[in-house]
Amino acid sequence: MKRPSEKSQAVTMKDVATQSGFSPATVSIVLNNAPLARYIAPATKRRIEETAKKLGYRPNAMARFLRSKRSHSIGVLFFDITDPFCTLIMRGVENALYQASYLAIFADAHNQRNRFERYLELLLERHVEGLIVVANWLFVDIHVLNDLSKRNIPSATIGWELAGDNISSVMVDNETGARLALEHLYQLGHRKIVFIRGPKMLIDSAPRWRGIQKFAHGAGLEIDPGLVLQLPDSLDPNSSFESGHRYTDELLEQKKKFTAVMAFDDLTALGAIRALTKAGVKVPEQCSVTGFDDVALSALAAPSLTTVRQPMEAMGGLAVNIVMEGINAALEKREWNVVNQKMNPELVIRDSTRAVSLAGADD
Amino acid sequence: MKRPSEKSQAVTMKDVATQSGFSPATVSIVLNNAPLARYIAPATKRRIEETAKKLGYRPNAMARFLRSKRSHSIGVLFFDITDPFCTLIMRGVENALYQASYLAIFADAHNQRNRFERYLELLLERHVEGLIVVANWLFVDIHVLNDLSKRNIPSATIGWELAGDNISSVMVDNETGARLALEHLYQLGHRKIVFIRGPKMLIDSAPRWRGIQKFAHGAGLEIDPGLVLQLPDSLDPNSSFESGHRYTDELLEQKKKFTAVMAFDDLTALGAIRALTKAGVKVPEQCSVTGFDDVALSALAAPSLTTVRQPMEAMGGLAVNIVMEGINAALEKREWNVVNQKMNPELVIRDSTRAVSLAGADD
DNA sequence: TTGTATGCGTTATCAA
DNA sequence: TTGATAACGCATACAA
Repeated sequence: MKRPSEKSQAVTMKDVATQSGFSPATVSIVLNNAPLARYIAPATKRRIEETAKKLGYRPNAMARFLRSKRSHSIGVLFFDITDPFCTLIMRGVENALYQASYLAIFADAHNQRNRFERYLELLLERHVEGLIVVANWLFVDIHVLNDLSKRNIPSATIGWELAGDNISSVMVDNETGARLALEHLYQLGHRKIVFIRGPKMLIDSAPRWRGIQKFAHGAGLEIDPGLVLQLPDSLDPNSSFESGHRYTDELLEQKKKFTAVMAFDDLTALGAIRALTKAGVKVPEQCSVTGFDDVALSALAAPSLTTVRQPMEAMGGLAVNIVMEGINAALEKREWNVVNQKMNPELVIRDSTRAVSLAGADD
Repeated sequence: MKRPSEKSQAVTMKDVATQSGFSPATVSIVLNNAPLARYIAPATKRRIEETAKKLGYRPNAMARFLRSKRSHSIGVLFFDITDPFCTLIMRGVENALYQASYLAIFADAHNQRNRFERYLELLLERHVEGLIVVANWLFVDIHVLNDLSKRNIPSATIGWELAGDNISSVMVDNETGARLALEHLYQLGHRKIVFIRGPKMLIDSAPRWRGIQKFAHGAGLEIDPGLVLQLPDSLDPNSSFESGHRYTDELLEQKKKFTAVMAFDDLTALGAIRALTKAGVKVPEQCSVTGFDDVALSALAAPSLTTVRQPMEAMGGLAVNIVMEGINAALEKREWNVVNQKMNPELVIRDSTRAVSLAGADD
C-alpha cells in the first residue's frame, strides 16, 4: 500500500545555489559548462558540482526547453507498428537519436488518418524539433505537409516519398531489388516464373514491377500473363500471407506450370511456400520462392527464405541524420537540402531457391 | 534547397488575447474549459475560440507542463526492442496511452545496463509521470528502484517482477502456461517428451519448469533426464532458434527416442522443427513440437506452431492502467496499491502437434 | 464576468 | 569572477 506520498520535491537549481552559497546564474553556467565557465574559479566550480551531486540535482527539461526553445525530442510516427518492417527501423532510429542525445516520442497511427493527425497535433504541441514518419503507403494529404513546412520542422519519411515535395525521404531502391531477385532466379535457370505483384496502394509495387519488366525485357525472359497476380489492397500488413497462400493454391488447382514464385514481400512468399508445401510441392526442390524485405522471421522460416534485404536499420539511421542536419542547419541559419535517398538492397540467398531441376513442378 | 527559414513564430496565448481583445487569463480559462469558464459570457467564448482557430493557436506543451507540473508523458523503456515479444506489447501500451491522451517516450536499452541508466536519467529529467519497463530478465539493481520510489513515479514492469518490491508488475502465468502445453501433449498420447528449458537468467524459466514438473507428477508422466536440455544464457533474444536447432540435432544424432518436443519459447520450437525437418522427421506426423509466447511468426511458420499465447497487448494495456491509477491516486492524494498481476495464457493449437502415432520417431 | 499579477525552473544579458 | 534581473508561455489566486 502506497502512502499518499509526500513526493520529495525535486531539487532545483535554486536549491543548489543557496546550498553552495552562489547564485543561480553561476550554478547554471557551471553545470552547463557554458562559455562563461572559463572565467569561473575552479574552487567555485568544484563546490557547485559537489553540492549538485550531493543534492541529487537533475535539471528540469521542461523549464530548459521553455527557455531555450529546444525540446531535444523528435516525433516518430508509425502508420502501423505491427508491420514487421518496423522493428529494425525503430532500432536504427533510436540508435542514431541516442548518439545525438535526443529522445523519441513514439506514435502509432494504427493506419487511421484521424489518429495520425491527432498525433501530429500532439507532437507539434510538444515542439518536437523534427519528425520521422514510417509508412509504406499514403493517406496523408497536402495540408498536413503544409503545416510541417510552414513551421519548418525538418521531416523525413521512411518507406514512401512525396513527389516534388519539400519533405525528405528514405526508401529502398525497389527497382534494383526486384531486378536482383529475378536475376537470381533467372541464373538458376527458372523461366516459368509466377509473379505476385504488390497492392496498388503501396508505393513499392510499381517500381518493383518495373524492375521485373526491365530485367525480363533485357534477358529475353517471357512473362506469362497467366502467371502474374496482384495482391489486393489491404490495411493489414500481415494479410499478404493469406493472399500469397490463396493465390498459390489457385495456381496449383489450375494446374499451371511454373518452377518459381517471385513474391512481392516476405509474408507473401511464406504464404506461397505454405501452399506449395501443403500441396506436396517441395521448396526449393520443385519450386523456388523469393521474398522481399528480409523481415526477422525470414531467416527462421523453413525453408529459410531467399529474399531482398532492405537495410532497415540503416534507413532509420539515415532518416535521423537527415532530420538532424535540418535541425542544425536551421540553428546555424544555413541552407539545407531536402534529400530523397534510395538505399541499395541486398540479395540474401537462403534455402528457398535452387537451380531448376529437369523434373519441373507438375502441380 | 531550403531557405534559412524565417520560422513563422509560433502563435501564443498572448496573441490570441490581443487579437480577440481579451486578457490572456480569460483566453486560458476559455481554451482549457477551466472551472471558471462557467462564468464567461458565451459571446466571449465564441470570439476567443474563433480567433484561436483563425490564428492557428496551439498551446505550448512545455510551458504548460512547467506551470502545471504534469508532463502527460510516460517513459517506455525496453531492454531490447528486437525481441519479437515486444511489438504487441508496444501496441498495447500505445493504445492505452492514447485513450488517456498521454504520449510515450520511447527508449531501448540494447540490453546494456549503462544505456538503461542513461535513459532513465533522461526520462526523469523530462519528468515523465510514469514508467513502464519491458524486459524478461533483470540487470537493474536496487538503487535504480530507490530513485523511482523516492521520486514517487508510478512504475510497472512487463515480463519480470522484483520480489517484495514496491514496483508493480505484469507477467504471464508461466506455470499455468507450461502446464497447458504439456497437458495438451499428454492428452495427444505423448509420453517420451523432450523438454528444452529456458536460460537460467530468464525469470520465466523456473516457473515454466515448475509447471512441467507438477503436471508430470500429477499425471504420472515420467521425465527422462536424458531428454531434458537447458538453453544457455544469452543476450540475443533470437539466439534460441540456433540453440533449439542444435540441441535437437544432437538428440537425433544420439538416436534418442521421443515423440514430442516442448520448447521453452517459439524461437526454440522453430529451431527444433527446422532440425527435425532437415533430418527427415516430419512435424507433426512423427514428432510434435510446442512453443511459448505466440510471437507473430508462429502462425506463419510451416507447420504453424502450437504454442502458449501470452496476451501481450493486454499486458501492455494493463501496465498502463496500473501506472495511470498510480498517477491519479497521487494527484488526488489517495493511497494506491502496488499490483503484481499474473495474466492467464491461452493454448493455441495449430499444426505442429498431433496425436502420437503408433510408428514413433525412430530418428 | 473579466483583468492583473505572480511564479513554475531555466538561461542570457548586463552590471558589478 | 560572480550576481541581479528579465523572459520563455502558461495557469491560477486574487482583485475589480
